[in-house]
Amino acid sequence: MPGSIQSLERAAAVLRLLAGGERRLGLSDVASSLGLAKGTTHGILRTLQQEGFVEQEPVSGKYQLGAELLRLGNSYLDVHELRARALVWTDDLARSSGEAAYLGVLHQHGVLIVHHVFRPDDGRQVLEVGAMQPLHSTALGKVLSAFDPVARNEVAEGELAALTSRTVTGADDFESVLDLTRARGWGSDLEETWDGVASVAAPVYDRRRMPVGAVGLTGAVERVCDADGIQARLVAAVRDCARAVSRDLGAGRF
Amino acid sequence: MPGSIQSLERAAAVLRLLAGGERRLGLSDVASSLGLAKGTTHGILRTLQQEGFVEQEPVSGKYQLGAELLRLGNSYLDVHELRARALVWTDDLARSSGEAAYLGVLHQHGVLIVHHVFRPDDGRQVLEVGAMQPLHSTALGKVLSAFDPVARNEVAEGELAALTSRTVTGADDFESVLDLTRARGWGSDLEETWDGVASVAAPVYDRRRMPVGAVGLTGAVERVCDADGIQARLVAAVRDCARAVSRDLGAGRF
DNA sequence: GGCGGTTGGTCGGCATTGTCGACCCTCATC
DNA sequence: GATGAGGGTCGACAATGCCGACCAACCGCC
Repeated sequence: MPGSIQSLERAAAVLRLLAGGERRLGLSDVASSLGLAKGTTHGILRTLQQEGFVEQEPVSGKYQLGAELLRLGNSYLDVHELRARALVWTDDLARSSGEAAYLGVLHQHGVLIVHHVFRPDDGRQVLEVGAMQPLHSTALGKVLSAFDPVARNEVAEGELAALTSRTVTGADDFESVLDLTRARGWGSDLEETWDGVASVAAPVYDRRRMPVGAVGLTGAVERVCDADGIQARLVAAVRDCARAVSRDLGAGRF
Repeated sequence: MPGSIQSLERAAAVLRLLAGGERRLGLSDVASSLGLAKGTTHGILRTLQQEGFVEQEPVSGKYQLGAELLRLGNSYLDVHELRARALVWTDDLARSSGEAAYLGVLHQHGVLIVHHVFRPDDGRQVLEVGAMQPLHSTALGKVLSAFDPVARNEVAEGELAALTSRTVTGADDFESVLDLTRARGWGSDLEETWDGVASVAAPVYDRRRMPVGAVGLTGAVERVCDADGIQARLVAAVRDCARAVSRDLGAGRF
């Protein structure tokens, strides 16, 4: 792969830095964090600001991400075929199951949520579209890791952080989890990511039968589980939904 | 303003082009649209792809926006102070009014929706966070135009497109609308943007008493209006909400 | 109130870096 | 199998963006 454009790589690093460091950052912070000269950093920030990717607090001079990113992120969703096809099916899934439904795709070292249907009861819920979830502990992540070789590599290279006391952190144990996931065709997460929260997910395939994402639902363990783990009716609903979306994408019948 | 970084400007233009042209674009399309050499364009696209801002369909070679934009756009929301403060108040607004609540800020030549609370009845609704609305025909836009000089300039430079038969398109007429908005402290939109839809909005101020955004609600004209226009109780609810958010931002009492 | 130590921001010389356009390769189409 | 259109590569050239020294404003501290 021939050389990439240096200034673009640096600009992307700036954006990622601003996205990571929760609060606003000053010019010098950015420059030193990236090991760049102040003048260089300023040029990048100035251009990014002009384009709307970065905003500057007038009073303090600190920088933060800009509104244009939100607009472009939204445009990304508009074009996203998988999401478009899944809209109606995930809606049904949430309605019939009574839980929140999610659609996720592999992105970098995690699962990027591209669609989220609120749990039907109207409690206060925050939209998680655009958020990332870990590959190794969530149902969506396990499904992607089990069926998508790229995700498999990603999770193998990273470390299996213990998020709760039930998170699977051993490499061999995790391998068995993936085998189980592949064998039964769906993945689960029993309080392995958040205490008291369980999730189920199943893979979505495109017209070439390649895994392109996962749909699932997440809810309080008291509602989602019974004595044997995830309730069978929820597993069936999730798998039906995944099949429906896959068929919609042209994967044909199973 | 000293020179900006050329390659960054071009990359931003590429992203905007991909965001605008609904469907995926090929390398040659992008190059010719921007008047760049193919080699140059390819370098930009390659780098953007490497950074996750652009994805390439493996089969056709066409390019589209990438997932990283969604993630960064979400991070933008996390940092957004106005939105954070407004979360709880807009929630109350939607609950008490029974309509969908919106929070918008000025971005380029329009209103960028940074928060959206669904109408409490659980019909199928699409989230509009990240979407843009026109300045001259929506309640949010009119409020921004009336109270924010920058927005005022933006709308004066653009043209007042007729979106419905009731859209105000004359420059003088629109000036009167802004005067009215300023005089009564809130803005409205009676089927000027979408047929059958009305909206109300009021300005939000920061600690220096500068207008930084607008909150409002939108709904079917049959529910939102009575014989005299927007129902007084909804106007009051919106203005209360705007005041509450402003106070939360440190604007002090009115 | 002077004074170091911040901070964001600017400028000009240098060579690195990105640009250009010709060229290649693959895949449909005819 | 010729043809054309599309994505992708390459290498020479010079325009471009990079660096580091330099300002100007601000803050807190003697």
